[in-house]
Amino acid sequence: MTGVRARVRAELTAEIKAIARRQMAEDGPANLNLRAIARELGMVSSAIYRYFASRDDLLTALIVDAYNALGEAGEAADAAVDPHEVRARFLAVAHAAYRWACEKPSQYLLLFGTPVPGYAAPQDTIVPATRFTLVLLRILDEAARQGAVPAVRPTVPDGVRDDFRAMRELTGSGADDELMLAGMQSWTALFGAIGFILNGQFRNVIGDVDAMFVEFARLLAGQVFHEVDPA
Amino acid sequence: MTGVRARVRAELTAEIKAIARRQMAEDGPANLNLRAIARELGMVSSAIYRYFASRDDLLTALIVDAYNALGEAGEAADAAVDPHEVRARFLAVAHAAYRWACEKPSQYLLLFGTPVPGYAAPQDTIVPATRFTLVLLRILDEAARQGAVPAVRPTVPDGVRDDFRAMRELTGSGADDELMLAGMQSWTALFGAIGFILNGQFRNVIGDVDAMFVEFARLLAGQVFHEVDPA
DNA sequence: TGTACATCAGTGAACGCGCGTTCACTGATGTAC
DNA sequence: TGTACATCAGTGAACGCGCGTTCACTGATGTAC
Repeated sequence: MTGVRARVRAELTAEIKAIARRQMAEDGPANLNLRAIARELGMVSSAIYRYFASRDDLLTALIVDAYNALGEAGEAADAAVDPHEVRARFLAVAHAAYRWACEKPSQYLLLFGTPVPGYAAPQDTIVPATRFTLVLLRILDEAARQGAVPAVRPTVPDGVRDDFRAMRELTGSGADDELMLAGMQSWTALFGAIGFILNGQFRNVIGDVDAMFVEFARLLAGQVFHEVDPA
Repeated sequence: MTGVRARVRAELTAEIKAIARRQMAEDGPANLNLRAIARELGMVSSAIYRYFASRDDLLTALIVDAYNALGEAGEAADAAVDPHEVRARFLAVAHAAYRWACEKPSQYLLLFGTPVPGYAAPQDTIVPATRFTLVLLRILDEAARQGAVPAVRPTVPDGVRDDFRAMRELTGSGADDELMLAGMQSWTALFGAIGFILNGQFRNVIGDVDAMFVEFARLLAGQVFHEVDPA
């Protein structure tokens, strides 16, 4: 039975992360607190170091988990829609992000909020970080195949053209520069809106922020995929 | 000379805020630190309490100042453009916000980043907070007068219609619901983009973020003020 | 113009609190022969 | 199958640090007569 200790270890590791998530939900991501976690586990604070080498290590694990959860939510939402319906796919993915963010605001802010002071994200976070974005890129790809044109045609600056070329090579995307820029803009607007809603920026201004987000997403979909001819 | 003590007091109050801003620029807005400020002033930490009743009071003063500075930057940029040229006005204001944010990232994040944990903004911040937004609303107003129509026509949810009506009454704006919603979306997208750029969300993805922002702003202007007939 | 009093800025010590991390240790669980 | 040894989880005490805030105080600056 080589697995007993290993299984207990895995369970405790998961429990530490779960408690950390719960505490972040109460005090904000910046207030991740090893001693408080240990207290809640009924352990002495130094015991945490058997599971994570440092506070930053735990933070990294939480960030990676969050990126993966968001990415998975996006992938699942995308997979549930007819692959040719690019607008529907965009909306499904946008709402999946919004729903996930509303359910787990602290985890969303851990990824897209003000960076935790003193924390520098290591390499391990890069791949999971792109997971959600890749879903959007695949939708852009299909849209390009259908000859989609943004409602307002952007002029893509030269420097950005190079960046887009690199992204295309990395991801195998076939979207042209204009669609890429419009898509990137929509991505930013989407996450900007989610962040503002979570941070209460619309408090005392807009009552039904959910309804507003729905309309924001529709606007964005219309702007990116203005002319589309599904096969 | 009743004013000597008062003037010294005003100067020291300003100096405290200046040091606080400088330290926030280094350690992030959440790490505002009364003792460090006192140390830098060569005072004992309790002396700060002659000028601000608490850490939260100092934070509030900084937030109010920042909102006013951003608002002023927006107003100045708007005033420098022909009032009938709504697109040019929008672009001028957008770039003013971007420039201000790049020059004072910590102050921008103080306003639009993740809220400082444990801090609740008091009433005093409400009026300054709307100052920049009012500039955008006045542009929308002029655009409405010129019969502007968004590139993608939004459907405005009922609940949001009520909120817009209240905003119109408060601000005397004459923009219709569709324009309001498109404007609000552009506002969110603008600030979302700025926040993401400041937080380094595009690091290793886009090299020339300045150029990208310029194009984002143009896209947004085109989306909100699609059909405009200047008088 | 001079004096008595009130106001106020700044001091220094203390309170109570909590954090991340290290280290030598004990005792239980696993492994190899 | 049993025993000797190695691995590992968790302990408890300590280090070094820093924070916001309170309070009784001193001494200088302003005010009123």
